[in-house]
Amino acid sequence: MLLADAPMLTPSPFTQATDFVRRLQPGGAQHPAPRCSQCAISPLCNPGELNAEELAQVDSLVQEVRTVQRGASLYRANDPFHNVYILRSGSFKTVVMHREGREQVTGFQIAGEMLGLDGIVGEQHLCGAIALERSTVCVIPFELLEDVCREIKPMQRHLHKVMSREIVRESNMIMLLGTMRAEQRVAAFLLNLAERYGTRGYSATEFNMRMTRSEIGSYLGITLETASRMFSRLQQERLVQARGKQIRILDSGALARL
Amino acid sequence: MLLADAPMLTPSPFTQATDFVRRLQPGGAQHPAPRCSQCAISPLCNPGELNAEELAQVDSLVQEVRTVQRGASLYRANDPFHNVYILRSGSFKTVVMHREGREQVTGFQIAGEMLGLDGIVGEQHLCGAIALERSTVCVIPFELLEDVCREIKPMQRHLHKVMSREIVRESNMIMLLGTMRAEQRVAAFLLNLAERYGTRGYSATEFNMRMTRSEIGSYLGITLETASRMFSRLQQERLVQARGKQIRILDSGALARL
DNA sequence: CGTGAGTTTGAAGCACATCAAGTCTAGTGG
DNA sequence: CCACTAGACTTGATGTGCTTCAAACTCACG
Repeated sequence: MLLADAPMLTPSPFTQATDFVRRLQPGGAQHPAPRCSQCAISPLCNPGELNAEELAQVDSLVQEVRTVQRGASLYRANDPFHNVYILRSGSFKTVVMHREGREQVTGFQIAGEMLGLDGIVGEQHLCGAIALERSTVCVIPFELLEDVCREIKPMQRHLHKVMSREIVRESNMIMLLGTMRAEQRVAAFLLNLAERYGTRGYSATEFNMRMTRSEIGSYLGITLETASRMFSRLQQERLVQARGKQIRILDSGALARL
Repeated sequence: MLLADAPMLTPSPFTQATDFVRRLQPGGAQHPAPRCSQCAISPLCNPGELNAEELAQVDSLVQEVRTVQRGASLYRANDPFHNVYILRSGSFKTVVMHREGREQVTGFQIAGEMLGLDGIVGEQHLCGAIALERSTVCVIPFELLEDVCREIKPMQRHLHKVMSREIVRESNMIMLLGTMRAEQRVAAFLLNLAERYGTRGYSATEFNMRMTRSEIGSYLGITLETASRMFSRLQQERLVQARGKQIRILDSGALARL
């Protein structure tokens, strides 16, 4: 009931993200590639120091914008690797299959983030990417991206930063799983989401998570029940307001200090 | 006592690795850069499909071969990022500092593996790299490496594979920390070490670990006591012989099936 | 307004952490 | 070369945070 009398002041990032693709046909899987220069999330996926000619080259990278329905796979484990993807709108989870069919969530991705980098080494994907809501992605053939990176130095550096960022993100995750207790994990998870929303121009204090408790638990290495209990406890401690998937962060300082 | 009557048949990989650098001056920090084409671990760090001219370019990348004494840092967290390093001989751990000075091990590296990729995004290192024994590394200025990767396509692809491999390694680690019990973690750790030694031409069944139980525990997200107990348990189950840091794998199939 | 997936909450059990000896080992100096 | 010592390792006893199992509740959606 806490959030009922305290309605969301800012629209959820994901609502906005959905608006973003409204012009795209509902069921259509493919669309003509739009210009990066006209794309709202371009600052997130371009180096940002390119001249007109270079920009045109970058535009040519995006062969296709694909819509992925909620629950559908962008790619599956063991699929051959050809493309990387940049998330234009919506959100994904990446999962690996455990023995006995149980799935482990290895990451959540939101607008501006890149998917598919795990496929480069073995020339096939090692995890699957599943849309948490109707989402759109730019499809970028990796060979083409490499060609452009050999031509345009800032683009090369940019790709390396994206890959390095992924390495850093994962080592933070290793840190979290190796050293934190359940309550700290959930707090860190919320702060991380908040920060990523913040850099995308959404509210960093109020948002609507698209993932279930079970997916959060899997990601954080705890059970869904423990995840749920930690949300309740953080709420009791007045650090967040949580009503299902609606989250409001009340004291990010205290969350970080846990 | 088990290993007393069953002496190591193959020399430990680390012993060999030490022999490898015997020609280098003991205390000397720097040496003239040797040719990659004459380096024993070249197949591990080169694409392997280069002509003579390209090989010369690759040779020019290695500005220096540095010796790092046991316990010394190759780089520390927050150091500015300029170089990546390829481990010629010896072994390292990468660590991040927890709050209150406790350190968390995020990885172990052996010959042929690359260090320092975490520094690209923020232009400074986020973890520290500490030698577990006297080790030698090739120092490669990252800007130079990027230049060469814009010139030589196979080299570019190779770098991307190295980075992707690091991403995959870390997601496997996330999987391990998120889903496995202590005994499985230790088993997976041993199998992983064994496989890496195997691809380097060392015995994949007998080796000498350079890391302490405390470092292993930190890496695997368990205490040193639990790590020790799991080594004992695996020994009781006749899956390994473990006497301190000497390890012999008796039943890798059963270890994988845990 | 019923249905089922998602969520919350409680009770009991267990795997691992913590605390505490005691033993072993490698490196050091006599 | 061997005794000495500090760090590394093993093992036991006890405590606890999380999992597991179970049941009830919520809410979106037909």
